[in-house]
Amino acid sequence: MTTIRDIAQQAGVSVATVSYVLNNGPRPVNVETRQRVLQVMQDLNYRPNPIARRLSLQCTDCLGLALAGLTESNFSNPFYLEFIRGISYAAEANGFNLLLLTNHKKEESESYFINLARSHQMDGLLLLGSSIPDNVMSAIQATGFAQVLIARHSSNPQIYSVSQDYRQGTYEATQHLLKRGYRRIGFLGQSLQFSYGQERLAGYQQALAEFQLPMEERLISIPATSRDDPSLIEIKTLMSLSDPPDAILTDRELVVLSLLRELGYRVPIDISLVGLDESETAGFLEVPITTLRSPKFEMGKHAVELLLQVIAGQTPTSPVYFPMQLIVRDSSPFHING
Amino acid sequence: MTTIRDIAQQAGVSVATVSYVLNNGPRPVNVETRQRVLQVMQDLNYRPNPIARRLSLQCTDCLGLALAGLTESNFSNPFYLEFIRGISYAAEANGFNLLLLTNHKKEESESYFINLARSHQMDGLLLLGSSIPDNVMSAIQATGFAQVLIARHSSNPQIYSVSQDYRQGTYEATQHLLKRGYRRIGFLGQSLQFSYGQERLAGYQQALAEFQLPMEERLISIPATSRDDPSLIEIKTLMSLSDPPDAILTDRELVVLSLLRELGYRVPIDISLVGLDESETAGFLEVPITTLRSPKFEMGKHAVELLLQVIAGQTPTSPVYFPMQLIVRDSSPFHING
DNA sequence: TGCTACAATCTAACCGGTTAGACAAACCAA
DNA sequence: TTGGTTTGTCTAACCGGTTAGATTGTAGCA
Repeated sequence: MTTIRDIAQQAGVSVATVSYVLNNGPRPVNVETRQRVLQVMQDLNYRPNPIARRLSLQCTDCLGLALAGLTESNFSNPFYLEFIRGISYAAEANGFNLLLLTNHKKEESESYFINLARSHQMDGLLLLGSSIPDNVMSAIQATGFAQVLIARHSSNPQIYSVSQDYRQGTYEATQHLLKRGYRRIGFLGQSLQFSYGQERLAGYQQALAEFQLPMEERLISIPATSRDDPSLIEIKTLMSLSDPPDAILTDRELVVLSLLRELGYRVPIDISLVGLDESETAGFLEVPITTLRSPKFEMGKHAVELLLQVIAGQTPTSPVYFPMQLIVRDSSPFHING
Repeated sequence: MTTIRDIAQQAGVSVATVSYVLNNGPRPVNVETRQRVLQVMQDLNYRPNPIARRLSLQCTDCLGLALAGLTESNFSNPFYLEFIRGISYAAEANGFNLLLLTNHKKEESESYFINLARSHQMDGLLLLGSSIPDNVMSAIQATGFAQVLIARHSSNPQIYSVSQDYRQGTYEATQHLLKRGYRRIGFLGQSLQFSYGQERLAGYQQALAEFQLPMEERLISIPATSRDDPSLIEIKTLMSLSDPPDAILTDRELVVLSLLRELGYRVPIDISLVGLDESETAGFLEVPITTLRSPKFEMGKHAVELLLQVIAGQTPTSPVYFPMQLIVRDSSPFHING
């Protein structure tokens, strides 16, 4: 391996000079000397060793991207891919490497992230995926390690986070249905354990309130803990009410669509459907689904920029909300009686 | 930061002894001494610095995961996510970190990977995504750097690769249609530039040959270069033949399905459809699509294990083919006249 | 001419680990 | 008792960069 000392010897200078050439500073180097050193570097096909550099500078040029609660179902969710694309884009643009952190062994998850933060391997941590417990994040925060939570907010307001505006989005989705004449809107939500569950419910409620409608518990189906997919029973219960919903809001549009079909309900003839998180295929379906879209690429980018600010010792504003956009398609036409 | 020297001082031993305790060797340490050292480590909340370790050992414990040709369309393809999951699983299991390498600036792609290989940042490279030119891989190979190509094979047989058996899969998909009575099977393929394009066509041809059927050029639509999505015109051309296909094979099942619908063809009433690469939603559709499935998680795992063998200086067998499985669903019923 | 200021460069320590070689003490066999 | 082996530990060099402080040479100015 060619080292800085080889270069120094070949060029007849000291290692310090070579280093100054490499970094364009912090001391000036004579133009001729610089040329000679550069020439030798090229001749010997020299590549500086980033590991040595990191040890010396005590910085890693690395950001950790943690995908927590990595199960088959939620990792394969293409939901995350656009975030990752934005994150990797911004990391690259800022000269940072991205360390993909996964934790397939669930048992260790408590200490896993705290150990990571202490492991001197990266300058900051991006937390993507919702299942990281708030107390773990608070523990990391307490060590002074830079971290940014993506796609949801923490109950601890000190924790930096970038998320889509679930409340505003769900509000607009609900409003859209109300404006189109729907009055019994079923809500298949996530547990209230995490922020997005609460925010969505709040948006739903806000829109109903504007139309002077009460929240009907029977129309709301929310699991106690984090859910996998809505079940057939859940839908069946909802649809067999004496006055069943005329439209459904759900963040699992594809699953709910297929369950409704299984039960013999046609969308949008028998019931309308609005998604709360656009899946890649929502527009390709036989009945393209009206759904919310969030700027995931931009959010990933922004999260990296936020993290870099935190690493630099600044205190940027947080939490950050990105507005969601309602894409109106065929699954939510004007209500027949509307 | 607590270092090994702090520990040594506190415990009243030398740094060497501390290091031996850390690594359980290579020299024996007295039981009492070990206890004392461990106690001090715990008291001072010591974490060894992996960067220093790497510099000293000249190894990185890092694998690079390169997602090449990173465009919006192909990165968001959930196709890759299961691979990544398998890769990260195996990397974690073997104690390796995963560096996510992306190259958003296309201009640099030529030299980008070669520079990576020389950058001393990782012990090996996993190449996921098809657009890495063969000559770039050969150049990396020439430097002796360990690399494994995933999801396709290279024209250079020396390059290690793990891929699904596109030929066998397409053969079985075609055979399935033939057995069900279809005789005019349209083939919407990829360019022959990369191995999977050729392998799929070979499988298609093999199945036709077994049924004594010729390859009809008019039924085959293959772009000259790597394609985005099949176009409306392509489908229109195919369907307006004097004797149009009664079934279509395609690796872009969702797009083709929606294009067919747009043109007024009902699947499977007017035409049958078989996918060559399962998309996540193939089973959720109104008419669930018969499609090929590949064990992506397993393939990702295997690719890591292969790479680790290469890094260890072994010469494992390659290329590796994983069989594809045909999932028969509703889009390819028995042919009416079959 | 003498003094200061600055540019250019070098020497050597440092980052935090690993480990070969030296050394002392304990143990064992002859 | 002697010589050889084993065990446990220490010293110091090393990995490949960065950089503070010392040193030298030269230009600028009174």
